[in-house]
Parts: sequence; C-alpha cells; structure tokens
Amino acid sequence: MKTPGESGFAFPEWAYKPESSPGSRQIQLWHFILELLRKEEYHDVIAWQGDYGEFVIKDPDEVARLWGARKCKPQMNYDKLSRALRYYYNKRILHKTKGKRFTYKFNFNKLVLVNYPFIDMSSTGSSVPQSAPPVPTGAGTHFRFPPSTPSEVLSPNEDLRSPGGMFSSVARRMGRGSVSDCSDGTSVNSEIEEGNTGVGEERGERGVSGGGGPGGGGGGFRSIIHPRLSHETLFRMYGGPGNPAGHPGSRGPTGHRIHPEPLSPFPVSPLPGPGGAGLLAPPLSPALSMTPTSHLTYTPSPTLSPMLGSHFSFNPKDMERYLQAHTQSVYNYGLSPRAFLQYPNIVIPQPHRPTADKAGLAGERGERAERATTGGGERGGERHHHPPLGHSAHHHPHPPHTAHPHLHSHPMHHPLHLGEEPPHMSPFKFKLQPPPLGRKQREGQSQTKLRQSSLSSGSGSGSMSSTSGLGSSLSFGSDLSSASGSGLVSASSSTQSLNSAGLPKIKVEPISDIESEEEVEVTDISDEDPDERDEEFELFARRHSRAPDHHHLANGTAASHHHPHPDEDLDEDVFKAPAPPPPGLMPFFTSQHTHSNALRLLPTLKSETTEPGDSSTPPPQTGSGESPQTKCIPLKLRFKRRWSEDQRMEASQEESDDKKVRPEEERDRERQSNGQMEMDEDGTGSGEADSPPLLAYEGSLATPLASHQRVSAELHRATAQLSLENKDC
DNA sequence: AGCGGAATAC
DNA sequence: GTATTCCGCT
Repeated sequence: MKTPGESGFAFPEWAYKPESSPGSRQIQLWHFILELLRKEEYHDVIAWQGDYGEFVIKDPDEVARLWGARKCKPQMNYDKLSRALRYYYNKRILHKTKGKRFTYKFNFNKLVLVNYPFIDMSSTGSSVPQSAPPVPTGAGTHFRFPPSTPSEVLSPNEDLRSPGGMFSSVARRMGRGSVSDCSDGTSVNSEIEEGNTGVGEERGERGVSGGGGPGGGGGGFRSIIHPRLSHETLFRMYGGPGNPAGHPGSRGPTGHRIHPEPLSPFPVSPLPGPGGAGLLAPPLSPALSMTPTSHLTYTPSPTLSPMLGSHFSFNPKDMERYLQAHTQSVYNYGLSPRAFLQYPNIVIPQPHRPTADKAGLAGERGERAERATTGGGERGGERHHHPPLGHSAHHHPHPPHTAHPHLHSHPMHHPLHLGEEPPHMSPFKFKLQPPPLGRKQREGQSQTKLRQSSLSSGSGSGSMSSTSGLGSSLSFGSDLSSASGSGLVSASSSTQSLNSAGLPKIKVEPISDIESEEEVEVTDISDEDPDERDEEFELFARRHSRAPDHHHLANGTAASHHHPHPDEDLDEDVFKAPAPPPPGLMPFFTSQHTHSNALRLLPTLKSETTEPGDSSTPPPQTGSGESPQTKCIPLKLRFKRRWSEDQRMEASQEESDDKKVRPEEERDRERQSNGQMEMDEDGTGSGEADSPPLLAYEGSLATPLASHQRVSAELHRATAQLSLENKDC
C-alpha cells in the first residue's frame, strides 16, 4: 500500500484516490474538526484556544450537528461525537484538556517535532513562533508552521497553536472523498457544507481546499506531506498558507483559500521536488505519531522525511530557532524530552513560561486579531517564548499525579524522570540508568503489578512511570548514539557502538516500550505531559518495537527486510538512521533525522535505508558489505533495523498494549525474546529500542555548557556534514 | 461533563 | 478500521 514507491513518492496510492474506501477513507472526525477550526466561519462553534493544538468546542451541539450533517447522521449529538473523540485518545490524535470544558487538544507536537525536525525555516522566512513546531519543507515546498491565523484567540505570540491554516490537501481529499457525504457527494465542502446550511454557506467549497497560497507569507505550501493524513493537514494547519498572516477575518469566504488545485487530491503534488523528493514525506505522522501504527489505517509511513526531496536546507539560525521552538513546545506542552534528543548537544534556552494563564481565553475574539503575523519578530535568540500558553500553567491543575512540575522548574522535569534525574553535567548526554525490565519480566514478576501499582517496583522493575522514562530514554539514546557516533553517545551507545563496529551479535531487546506507553497512556492520555510524551515516545517505541524475530542480527543484512511495516520502517529510518557521521563531525546532528534524511537524499543510501519514499521498499540488501554505499550506512543502522524489526514484533504488542490487551501469543513471543535480550543491560540496546533517552536531553540541557555559540558551530558542522553526506555517500 | 465498554453499522 | 449508538459509572 503504501506505496508510493510506485509513484516514487511518498504518497500512497490511496492518497490519490478521492474516495475512498470506507473506513478510514471517509472523512474522519478529526479531519472534520480541523476543517472547522480552520474556518473562520465556525469560530463561534469551535476554535483554537489555549495551547498549541488545543481547541474548544464552543457550541457542542452545533458541532455535533455539523458533524452529523456531514456524515448524514441526523441523530448525532455531542455525546456521540464526544465518544468518537474519545476514541482518539488512544490513538493519540487527540486528548482532552482536563479541566476545560469541551476542550481538546491535537497532538501536533509530536508530529511535527519528531518527524520533521529539520525544516527549512528559512524558506519560510518568518520566524516561527516557538510554540509552533516547525514544519518540514518539502523541496519546493515550504511549510509554514505557525499558524497563520489563529482563529481566535491567540495571543500574539501564541499563534502558533492555532493553526490557521488549512490543510488543503486534506480538505480536498476530504472533499472528494466526501462522496459519501450525505450532502452531496459533490461538494468539496461537503464537510462543512452542511455547515453551510447551518452556518454559513459561503464557505463553500473553495474554501475548503484552500491550500495555500502562499500568500503572504510564506507560504506556500503546497506541499504536503502525506496526503492522507494529516500530515498535511497538520502542517497546513500551521502554515496557514493561505494566508498566514492573512488573516482571517478578513477574508471572505471566497477569499479564503484559494486553491490551486482543486482537484488534485493531493496537492501536493507536488513537490516538485527534486526527485522524488518531492514528497516528502510521508509522514509522519500523524499517523504515526498519532496513531500508532495499527490504529490508523493509513498509516502513513513515517518515513521520513520531509526532507527527502527536499533540500535540506536549514541554517543554523533556523535550527536554533527551531530548537527553541521545540523547546518551548516541550515545555509548554509537556512534550517529551525526547524531542531534544535529536539535538543532544544543543542547549536550548529555556523558555519562560508565564505562569499566568492566558487569560485570554475569554477574550478570544478580540485577540485574534492579528497576532499571527507578528509573531515572527523575535527571533531566535531567545524568543521569549511567550508561551502561549498560559495554560500551561493551568493545565496542571488537574491532577496531582501528573503534576509535573514542569512548569517552572526545569522543563525537563517531566515526569519522566520521576524522581530521578540526576542532573548531570557530564558530557554525555545520556544518563545511565538501569534499563527497565522487559515486558516479560515485568509481567512475569508481576503481571498484576503493572496495573495494580505502578509504584510497586519502583526501581527495579521500575515503576511504570519510571520505567517508561528510562526505557525510552535509553533506547533513544542508543539511536542517537549510533547516529552520532561521536561522543555523544554514551552509555547506550556502548552497545551500539559495538554494533556499528562489528555487528552486533547481540540482540538487544528493548525493553518494552509498552510500559512506558502504557503508563502514559494509562495514566492519562489526557494529560498534556504524559501525552505528549507518550506520543513521541510511542513513535519511537513503536518503531522499534515491532520486532519480529530477532534473528539474525549478525548479519546485518537482514535487516533489510523490511517491509514489515512500512511505517515503521520508515520511522526507523527516520529516526534511527543514523548515518554514520563522519567521525569527527556531527556530534550534534546526529539525530536520526538528519541522517536519515541525508541518506535519503543519497540515492545510494537510500537503497539501504529503505526508503523513505515508500515504505514499501525494503531495502534489499543491506548487506553489509555489499555496496559501497554501505560505507555510508553505518552498521549500527543496520543493526538497528534489524533490531527494530525484532522489536516490532514485540511492539505490536505494545500498541495493543496501549490499550489493553495483548494477545498472548505475542506475549509469549516477547518473553522469549526478552529472555534473549536481557543482555542489554546497559540499556543500550534495550532501552533504546523504545525509548528515547530523556537523559540525553537532559544532560544536554542540563549542561549549560553548551552555549548558543556552540550550537551554532555544531549546526554549521552538521550542515557541512550533511552536505558531505549527500554528496558522497 | 466526561469516560469507556459493548454492540453494531458501515 | 472508524464511527455510531447506548449506557452505566464517575
């Protein structure tokens, strides 16, 4: 399916189809929600508000009505609609903002951040608000993250959250897809159309699609990522192409968005990219991120990157900005630190968060004004983050349990650490911690435990929470390490390093992510912190987790396989793939993304890595030595892949875990595997699989040492390196 | 208000 | 696989 391979693009075939099949193809509620959110006409019924990605349903009944109209379910009501919304919790597409009525939040952070770390901000030109996650640009495309217009309430700074944009492609898709709509198959707008009736007719079709004109600013975005999903959507949202700055209010219905390509389903076609690049990526994910693989059908492959085709352009400044933004997001939104992992060396300034909430909510409308545009001003240095959020502060309120102190104190504190977080300044990014127990173990020890008491094991088994944290961190770390190759890696790396060097014979099994996921999820998806973290986490974890068999690590080749889950693969690549950096360079960019992207760019590499484009293609051989290219690819990578595959198997469980039950079979499998795995004690292996290393980021953060300068330098280096990679390899 | 199980529709 | 419908429980 996925396939884009065929096309060469990332987009799956289905993407091109308008219609779609049932199931997922039909318009999905979240798409619909986004659609409404992007339209000014509906601001009275639903609007962005609060944190990034957060929206409030001002008129539940109306929203339900609209939805019902769209789906031809006259009996629809908020209760039902909300049920549907709740199903998204597990998928991580959404979560409830606790304490706020009718307020939900999209999990964009992870999507963006994780998936598209590199973005060409420059192209965008505008500065990105911190909160807004950067968007990747496609080759030609630029995404604009920041929302152009906030629908409503954004504070000036905060715009970000509100994605004013639209996601044209999605919309289109929907439109087309909408066939099923009751309304008429035709309309593009169908979704809303109904709304038309109700609300405004004008919104007409065109509106829907809008894609983006680049309007103002920057954006043109047409690109997209994945058609199907949300990537696009998401991005667009942020980007707001239409006008980003544009503004909203003003534009009339007509104005709204114009879309260049009304027909095309995906707009994007676009991406003219460079070679296939065009595409980009698939994305990320929302699917991924959002959905764990299994959930969404469409799962796009996470592949990669946006960068594929595109250019990778990013300049240090941008990166900084991005990082900052990212940071901000993390802080504000409680993202997982993982995010930082990518840039281990970089130190990001911590955002300030205002404690106070944005009171703004109330004032929404007035505010909405144009803050969007301005956002940019600041820059990077420190953008203050004005965080959007006041809410950040308030969020917490809820639960004590969750309580993250994150607020004020370090941002990092997320719960992850739970209690432990040694700050460490060491150069290493990662902290060593004991790896979490394998699922099996855990289970074995106490199956019950998990649920019963998270606390129970505390350290050993690790309480759930803790465990997760660790696990993730570790795993991630490993990735990083591999990627970077350089010193960054610390602990975890050890294992990997071996791998890279030689190959690993070890099979590591990650500890299950599951836990972490579970934990998080279990705990509360809703919570911001946890959530996000989870999500990100998930991404990683999932990928890894799926391992099938462990088999052959030794070979290295094996890996290749791939195919397994396209998504996953991609993900893996994306995340993991670290190219081996030239030895000296890259310390910092090791991030998987980078590499992966780089790799992708390179044809040769590609083969190995699986491509981005499509997941479908598995790289055939990755044999180790085979190709010259190989050199480019680090053993580690291979190893990882392999590993990941192995994990996948397990992972699959994870997903399911998330929620609830896993099949026993899997469990068994896991157990077995675990048994093998145990070795990783260092965590490397293990951890890695799943999780990202918080640590790492912690460390980095913690270390003030790195200064911006340093960062810059690194960025430059990284850039340089990338170039190299591209060329060469 | 919100959650989530269960059955069911598509 | 998603969403709808119902419904009992907080």
